[in-house]
Amino acid sequence: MTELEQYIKSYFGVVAIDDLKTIVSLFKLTPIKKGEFLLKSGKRCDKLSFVQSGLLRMFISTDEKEITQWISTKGYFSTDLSSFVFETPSRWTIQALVDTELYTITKDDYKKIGDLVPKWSELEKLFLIRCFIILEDRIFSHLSMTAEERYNFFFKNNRELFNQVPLQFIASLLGMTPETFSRIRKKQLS
Amino acid sequence: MTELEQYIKSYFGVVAIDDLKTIVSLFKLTPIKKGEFLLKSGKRCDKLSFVQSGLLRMFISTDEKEITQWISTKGYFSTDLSSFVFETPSRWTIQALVDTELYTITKDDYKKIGDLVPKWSELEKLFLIRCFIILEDRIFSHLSMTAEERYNFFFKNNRELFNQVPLQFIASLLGMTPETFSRIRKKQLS
DNA sequence: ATGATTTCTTGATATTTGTCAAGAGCAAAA
DNA sequence: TTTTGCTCTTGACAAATATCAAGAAATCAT
Repeated sequence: MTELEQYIKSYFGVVAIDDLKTIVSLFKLTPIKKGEFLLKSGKRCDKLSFVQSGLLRMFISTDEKEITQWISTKGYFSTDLSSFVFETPSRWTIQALVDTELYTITKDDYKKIGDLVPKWSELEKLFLIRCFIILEDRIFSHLSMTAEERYNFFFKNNRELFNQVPLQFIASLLGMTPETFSRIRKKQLS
Repeated sequence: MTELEQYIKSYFGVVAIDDLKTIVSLFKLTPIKKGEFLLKSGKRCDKLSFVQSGLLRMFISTDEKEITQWISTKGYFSTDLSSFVFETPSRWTIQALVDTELYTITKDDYKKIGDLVPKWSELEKLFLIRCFIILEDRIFSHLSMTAEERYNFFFKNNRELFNQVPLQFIASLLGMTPETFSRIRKKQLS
């Protein structure tokens, strides 16, 4: 059983085998190499990907700086939601940080799921709410915490990422420079 | 036609009159006075409200500080989504900043809409995506902007709030102290 | 209208974080 | 293996923001 199947099962509880097979059959296993781009900003994002294994980084890059907005790990979806849904140019760039395996669905196939699986909208809604809550927490962390507090919280809950993701990207994700990040780390290790 | 009807119409485009009436009939007009609490943290949030007129502030208050997480203006919904959906204790407190009129629906009635209006899940999804994008933007603003830049952007896009909302709440919403907020304002006016 | 309370502004100072620069360490390419 | 390029750390200094305090202004309660 794949991560995708487990993910869907975890939301539906006991899920009809047929429905599960139907949903999963519309996702295609897609390997991408470290450094490869899943999406470039300005392009239409016409697919939704689920990380079976590996890491994806979602970021914006301008002349002066690069901002890491999100890092998708195993078990997370990755897309530019606004572009995917409203068919606008994508704002984000998505790149693999390591060799990565995705389950990817096109927008056309995505639209079919609702017709094939009656409970699909329920899964969709729960998925969006889950994302919403994560984002809400992140905003709250910026409103209420110092950089060091955010580091501590993130380290406590994502320890394994520190060996897998370049530290500068974690720093950016938490809203600080790599220098500040290093200083905080040094403080914590002493 | 109420704000709620206009809101729903703006998502469905041309909407079946019957469907619109059905949805709207499940929302009850609810006035609340300035200072009144719509929701207290720790309680179950069992309703979803739409702001017909007025202002609601969503915040967390602890011994040391109070963090304003969101301010719902006319045309926005207000709820603790996690509590509403998963029936957990609410994290946020929601209070009226001025006399406010809401269209409020209970969770039980909310569940009925999907059975009565076939396209409801589509509206629901678009609503969630709209919120998602707003949240994404807010996170990005914290990762990539200074407090002053956030102030400028917010002022440009929400000018009318500056006469309606206590400035300390806007400061908190943007992630800065009232002192910093005042200093930035002074700078902008000269 | 008056008094009490709260909000907002401002100054002084402290703290946090960013910028710039350079060196050490690590990873990738040849 | 060596060379090149990139990442991370560290120091010095600058800038942004928070904290503390007090006064002015605005709002609320009577």
